[in-house]
Amino acid sequence: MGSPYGLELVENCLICKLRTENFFCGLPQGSLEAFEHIKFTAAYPAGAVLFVEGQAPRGIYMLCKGRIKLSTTSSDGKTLILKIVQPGEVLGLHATVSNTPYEITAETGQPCQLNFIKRDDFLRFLQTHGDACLKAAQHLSRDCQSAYQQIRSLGLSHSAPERLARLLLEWSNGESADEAGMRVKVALTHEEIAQIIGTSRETVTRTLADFRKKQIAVLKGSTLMIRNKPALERLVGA
Amino acid sequence: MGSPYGLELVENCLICKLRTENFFCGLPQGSLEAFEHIKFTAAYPAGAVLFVEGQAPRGIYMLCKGRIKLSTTSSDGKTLILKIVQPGEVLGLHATVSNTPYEITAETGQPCQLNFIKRDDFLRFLQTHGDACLKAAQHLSRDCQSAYQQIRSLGLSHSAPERLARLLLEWSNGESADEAGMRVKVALTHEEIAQIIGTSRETVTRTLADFRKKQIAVLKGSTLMIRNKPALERLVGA
DNA sequence: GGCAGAACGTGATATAAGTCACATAACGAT
DNA sequence: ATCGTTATGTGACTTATATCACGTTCTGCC
Repeated sequence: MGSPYGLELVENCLICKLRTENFFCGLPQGSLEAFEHIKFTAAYPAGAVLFVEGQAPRGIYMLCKGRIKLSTTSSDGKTLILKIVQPGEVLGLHATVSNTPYEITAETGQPCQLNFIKRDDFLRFLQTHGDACLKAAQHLSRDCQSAYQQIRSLGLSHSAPERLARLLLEWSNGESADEAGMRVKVALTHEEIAQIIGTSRETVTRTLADFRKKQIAVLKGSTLMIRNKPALERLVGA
Repeated sequence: MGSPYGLELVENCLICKLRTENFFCGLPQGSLEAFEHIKFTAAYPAGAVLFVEGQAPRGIYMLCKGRIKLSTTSSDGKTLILKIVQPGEVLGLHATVSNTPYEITAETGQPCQLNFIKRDDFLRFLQTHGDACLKAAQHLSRDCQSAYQQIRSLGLSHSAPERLARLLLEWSNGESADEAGMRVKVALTHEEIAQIIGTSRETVTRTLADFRKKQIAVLKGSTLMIRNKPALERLVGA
């Protein structure tokens, strides 16, 4: 077997090194074996579209490696990014569980390894494995939470700088700081940031320039340096 | 036993007439009996607060009768309404399942009958009753969906009239029309509508006045008359 | 190394809608 | 009926930010 798109595929979940407790596939032995039997492993290149909003759900995808962008688009072409999916997370869970069309679009941002499970197989799996079902519920509740967070950001904030500050803080969450500030890797363009906080690309550029001038935060290439976290916190009104 | 707050309490889920298939408690006999054993039934007056954002989850509430307003408030006092909960729905499910603080506030809008289940009891119940766990997952996925819908409304629409039109259409969804248009009952003030679509009270008043003038829709008291649905659909860009 | 295509930076302008400030209307209790 | 309270209606003003338009810089690719 080759290594498609520069990825070394891990075919067997039972011996997979990528897994951690937080992964959806972080299941006890018995359930994991059942999972292993119904899943299909595949690799995708950057820019691949896994599913599009409006499609009937075929099943769920579990992200082993890579990043995936979840978005939704209005009839006039404006796009809003809902979330950047990290390894260990599941895509298409709500659509599959409730058998309603995917309401979001999933697109790989870089080469990814994924496990796919067909809807029928997955539902049977949940029915027969209580621990997996509970895990699915936890997963869904995390999705809800991040959705609520975004609703708060979009609905309750008064300005674009406030929303941007909130996003930067969210990113910096859990990162360590040195004397110069905290460093976070972000591989997003201003355009994409704008689509996350629901504003225009120009506003993001201008606001970032403002943050830089005020020594609050600097986004250079794909590294974000947060120099003055308290200032950001004041901006979000915390 | 009396009838607190003008409600006739139904104590026994097994013979409850309020239940339907879609209710969370619409469970097969075996699971329903287990549910019956761990639940506490209670009545609340209008305006009661069941839980507040930030509190540690005590457990879940199932709404039997009445309406409950879910909202979140920013540090400067601005409020956003996430949803009006209908009978049969469960509150506090994400917080309970993932053991994170409630991120929203729940307040009764009228006298309500609720079932409460303690967190421990509920988790045990889910673990031992696969069908209930799946139902919980479906419930959570519905919550996600409505959250995504609200994100779309807040993030992708260009104007307040557009968001209001979207909300009116959502309300009118599934109602029947006569020659004068469709009639929908809504028990919300302009202020509350503003808090749903994330705008100011004045803007709602002005926009509704505009809709009235253009013969698109009229909100009089608690009855909404939709006179020109296609016009609303044009406004949301459908 | 040079070129195309993205991504970023920045000014000028228009406008939707927030905010303040009141007037009027509806409603509920005594 | 009368009052207090809450809801609705409307004008005037201000401002954040979307939008357009363009120049500049970066980045991958032949």
